[in-house]
Amino acid sequence: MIRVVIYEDNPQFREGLTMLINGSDGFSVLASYKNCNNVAEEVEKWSPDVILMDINMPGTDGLEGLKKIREVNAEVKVLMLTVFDDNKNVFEALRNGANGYLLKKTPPAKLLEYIQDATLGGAPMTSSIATQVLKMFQVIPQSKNQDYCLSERETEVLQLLVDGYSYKMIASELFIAIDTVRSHIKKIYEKLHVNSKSEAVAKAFKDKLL
Amino acid sequence: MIRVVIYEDNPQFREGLTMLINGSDGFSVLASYKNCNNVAEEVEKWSPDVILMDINMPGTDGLEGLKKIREVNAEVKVLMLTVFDDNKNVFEALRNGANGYLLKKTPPAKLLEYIQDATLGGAPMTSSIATQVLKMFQVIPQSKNQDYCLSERETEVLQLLVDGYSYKMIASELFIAIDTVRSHIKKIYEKLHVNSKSEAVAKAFKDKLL
DNA sequence: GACATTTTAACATATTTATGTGATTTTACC
DNA sequence: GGTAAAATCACATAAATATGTTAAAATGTC
Repeated sequence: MIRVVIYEDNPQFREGLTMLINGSDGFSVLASYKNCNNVAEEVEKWSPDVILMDINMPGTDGLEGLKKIREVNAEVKVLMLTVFDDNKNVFEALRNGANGYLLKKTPPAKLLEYIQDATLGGAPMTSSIATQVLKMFQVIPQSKNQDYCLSERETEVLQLLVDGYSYKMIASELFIAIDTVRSHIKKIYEKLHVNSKSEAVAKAFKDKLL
Repeated sequence: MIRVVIYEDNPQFREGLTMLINGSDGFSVLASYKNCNNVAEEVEKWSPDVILMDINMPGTDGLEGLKKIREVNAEVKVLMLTVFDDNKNVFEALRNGANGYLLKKTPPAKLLEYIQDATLGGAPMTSSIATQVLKMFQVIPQSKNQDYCLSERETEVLQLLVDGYSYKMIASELFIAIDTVRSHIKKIYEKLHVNSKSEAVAKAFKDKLL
């Protein structure tokens, strides 16, 4: 028996969900609430298998609710419900430990399937949500790993610069003379087209050189 | 009619897939290949709606194949097929523009559904794949936006430091005396607990202060 | 062995940065 | 009107950095 708690402000949708789930073999709704104001205690009280969580609710919204749940319970599966596949919220929810992300227009049969998926360790999401997720992947790490052809030693020195070392400290760290450090750094500046330590550090971060 | 091309080295699975798809209303297999060695030409020749792409193949593997496809065609939907939900490959494939990621053990009915999903702009993935994806999200960007309470002016100065400005340049940029710049920077260092320009710049990046 | 690249190092010097101490003015808030 | 925080500026000095020139080993490649 999969035990479910629902958070959803719209009374009709809340009732509809409850009837759907209670009317299905192997599913049971323990409770349903119209906001997340007391979500921590409620989750502790019922310790459900799955929580269906609307994103847009008055008072404490779904994202806040999710965070509160994760503070007290890392196990319960939380499926976010939303009307639109809104990029920003999807990202925030997934980062905060949501187990899945569904559109409200998901057909009832699918919805039950998704809930079961979640209890089995899956991360159900509608394919339009998945599209959002994929787009984020393609945007984030465009590692235009421009190659400046830093030598091994130069990379090492740059790393130490980034870590806040002075020339003197680098020299003693690498067991070389400070003038050698200067040499390396001069070369690094040439290769990176910069002319100060902080610019080199900034470039190292921007271009993900390390 | 959804027109499909298949890349899969295992003859049995390739035949099985072909029969399944050809035997279903609204689907048709244009061609199937056992490797990606000539994927670019083949895709141009057939211009299918969907490509089913095995990950593990001798010769050019699925990831390489995907890259080659995306060099010549951004439109065709590519669904990756894999035996295991192997973290690393999932990430690489999604970054390189795969439209979905399916396990080979996906039931036939689901598979057809997923193919259709893809043509409609969705990004189908099995829930166990989605789990992998979600885990990646939770690891990557834990922006512990620590607040150092930098004033507006201080933030401005820090931004210029990050952009590689010297004290003199900052002074002239902000129309203030260089000694004032020093004052601000001293305060910034206190607040960030650093004592050099490059450390401040590094911290600005690490803590995403700007 | 000849060649290129990398790593090492020294010397000199101008500029920039870090740090200290102190002070005045502006701004916002109770 | 008093107070606190922020922003402004000055003077001084030690330390660190940037830049130039030059060159000897070490390393790897053809």
